[in-house]
Amino acid sequence: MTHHLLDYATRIREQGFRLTPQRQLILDAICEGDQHVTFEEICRRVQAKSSAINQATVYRTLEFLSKLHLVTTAEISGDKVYEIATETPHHHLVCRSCGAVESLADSFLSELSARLRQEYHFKTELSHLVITGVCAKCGGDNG
Amino acid sequence: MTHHLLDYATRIREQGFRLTPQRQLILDAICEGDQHVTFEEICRRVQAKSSAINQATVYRTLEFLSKLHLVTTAEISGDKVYEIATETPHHHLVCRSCGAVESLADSFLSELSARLRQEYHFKTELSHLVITGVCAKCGGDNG
DNA sequence: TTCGTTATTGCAGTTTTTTGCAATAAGGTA
DNA sequence: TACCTTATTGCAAAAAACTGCAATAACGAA
Ligand SMILES: [Mn+2]
Ligand SMILES: [Mn+2]
Ligand SMILES: [Zn+2]
Ligand SMILES: [Zn+2]
Repeated sequence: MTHHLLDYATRIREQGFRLTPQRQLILDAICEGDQHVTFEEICRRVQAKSSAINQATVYRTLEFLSKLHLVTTAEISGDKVYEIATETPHHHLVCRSCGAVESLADSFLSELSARLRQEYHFKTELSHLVITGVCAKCGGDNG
Repeated sequence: MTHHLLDYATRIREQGFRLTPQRQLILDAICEGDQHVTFEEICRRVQAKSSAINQATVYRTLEFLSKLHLVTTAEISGDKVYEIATETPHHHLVCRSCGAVESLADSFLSELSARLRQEYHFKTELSHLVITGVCAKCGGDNG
């Protein structure tokens, strides 16, 4: 279990929203997945537990959870994926050649953030950035 | 005119593909737009010149031009936008609060790139990155 | 615990995006 | 120039994503 139901309940309710069984199931479905989960996977998991949840609800819930920053999303090699948002954000290196997805600590972007703040007075909110390129293994060729 | 037809013709043909009137019109449509153009805008412009171009063709062409790196794309505040790819890439700062879109020189990312290459042997191919945050104007509040 | 307000869901479209396939035409070759 | 190969288009149908609205149910207040 990657998420703590109580926290979520609180964070949802203190904004005037409601914690429904559908939302719980969808949160669970995202947690159970291996890091990044697609819409189809979420639907599959949700329906396995409670068959009668409408897809429209899943679409709306994912958008809702994203807006509340309880879930983070990204497009990785053409697929839109979802993931439970953790305390400290992380990012990814994605290889254009072999598709490998590596994680990158948020600290890697702090210099960039600092500079943007200094030079542009722009306060970055970098969460779940996807950086494409060619990984070590795919190295010299194919580039 | 932001693009040079001859260059495009060459770059398309030397990969074994064909330069069709549809592709020319779509390239023109993207050029005529003000930097970032949406799918609807492209369709509107294209159809103004030659009414009978199928939307499926526009979808397929945009994907085609992206793959050839003749066109670059990004999702800015929920809208997918297209733009002619230039010699040197650029990126954007997008304000979550007021929606302002500012351009960012590629050089801002060279330190990050260098570090990823050193520490991960990962060769970044950063083109048209979108960095969200809060702009100078929107500053302290709303954050 | 009961009630009332209103956020949320399910349903049934509607719109957007993708896809298969036959017809067309780009562009290399003779 | 005429012809051939096959990349590309248009069409129609399918799949995916989004919406409006009436019915439902979460949850704070009494
Ligand atoms: Mn992730
Ligand atoms: Mn741009
Ligand atoms: Zn790789
Ligand atoms: Zn702003």
